Amino acid sequence: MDSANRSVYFSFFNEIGIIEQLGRAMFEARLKGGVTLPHFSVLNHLVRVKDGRTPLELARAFQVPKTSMTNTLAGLELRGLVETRPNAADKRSKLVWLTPAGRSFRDDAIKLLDGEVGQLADQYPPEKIAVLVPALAEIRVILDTMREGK
Amino acid sequence: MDSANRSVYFSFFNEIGIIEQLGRAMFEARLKGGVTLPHFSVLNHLVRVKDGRTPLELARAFQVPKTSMTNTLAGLELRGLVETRPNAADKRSKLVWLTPAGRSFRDDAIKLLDGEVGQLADQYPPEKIAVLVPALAEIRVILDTMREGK
DNA sequence: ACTATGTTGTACGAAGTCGAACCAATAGGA
DNA sequence: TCCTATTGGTTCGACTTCGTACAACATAGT
Repeated sequence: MDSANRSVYFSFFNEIGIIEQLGRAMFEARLKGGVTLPHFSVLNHLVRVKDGRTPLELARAFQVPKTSMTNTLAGLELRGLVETRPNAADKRSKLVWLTPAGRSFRDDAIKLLDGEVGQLADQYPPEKIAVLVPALAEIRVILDTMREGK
Repeated sequence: MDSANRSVYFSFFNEIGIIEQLGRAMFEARLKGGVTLPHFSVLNHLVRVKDGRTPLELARAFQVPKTSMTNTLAGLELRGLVETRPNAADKRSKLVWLTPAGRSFRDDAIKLLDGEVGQLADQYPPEKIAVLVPALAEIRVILDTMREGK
C-alpha cells in the first residue's frame, strides 16, 4: 500500500480521537456533582441491561481492567447512586444494584443531554449519523477481532 | 426529537469511544520504549506538517490544553526525539524541532504500524475510510464550535 | 515611554487509569 | 480430606490529563 492510502487511516484515528475527547467533555459538562462519563456509562448500562451484576461482569462489558471498575464503582457508591450487596452464590464477589437516586440521576442526565444532542442534530441530522453508525460498528468489530491475535 | 432519533447519537458516541480505545491499544502495543500515542501523534505531526512549531501551536492542533502538551513534549525531549530552541521572533516562546532520532523513530513506527493498518485495510478498504473521514471532520468542527458557548 | 491587557510556557495538585502484588473464596483433583 | 490452581476484588504505586496560579514577555493605547 502506498503512503497516500495509508495516511487516510491515520487521519481516521485522529478524527476519532478528537471527537472522543470533545464528546466526553460535552457530556461531562452536563453531569452534576463530579459524575464522569464512566460513571454515567455504568449507570446507563445497569438501567438498560439489568442491575445485580458483579463488578467483573461490568469490567468485561466495558473492556476495562477490573481495577478501573473498582474505582468507578467506588465513586458511584460514594455518591449514593449504586449500592453493593454480598453475592450469596459466590462469597468472593458482590452484586451492584442501582439505588432510586441512581435511577433518577440517569433519567435526569438523559434529559439534560437532550439539549446538546438537539444542538448537534440541528447541524448534523440523524439520517446522516445513522449512515455512519453501521460503518463505525463494522470497523469496531474488525479491530476487536484483530485484538485477539488473529 | 423522539427517543429513536436521539439514541442514534448515543450509539455514535459509543462506537467512537470503543474505536478510540481499541485503536489506542493497537497503536501503543507497537510503540517501543514507553512512547505513547500522544507522543507518536506529535512526532507524526511534526514530520507531516513541518517542525519548528511552538508548543501552543501543537496544543491547538491536537485540541489539548497547553499543560498537557508541555508534558508530552517533556517526554519526547527526555527520549531525545525532539529538541527545543529559543524563538528569536518571540522570546516568551520556544520552537520544537525533530532530532534525527525522532525522525527515524517515527519512520520505524510507521513501518511497524503498517502491518496493523494493512490488516485493517484488508477488511475495510481505503476508499471506504476516505468517505468517513470528511464526515467525521465535519462533526468534529460542529462539536468544537459548540464547546463552551462559542 | 508608561501602563494595561493579553499571550506563552511552567509548576503544582487533584483526579482518573491500570499493572503488579495481594488476600479471600472457590473448584478440581489426588 | 487436603493440596493446588484459579478467580473476584482491593490496595498500592507509577503515570497521564488538565485546571489553577504564576512569571516572563509582547503589544496596543495613551
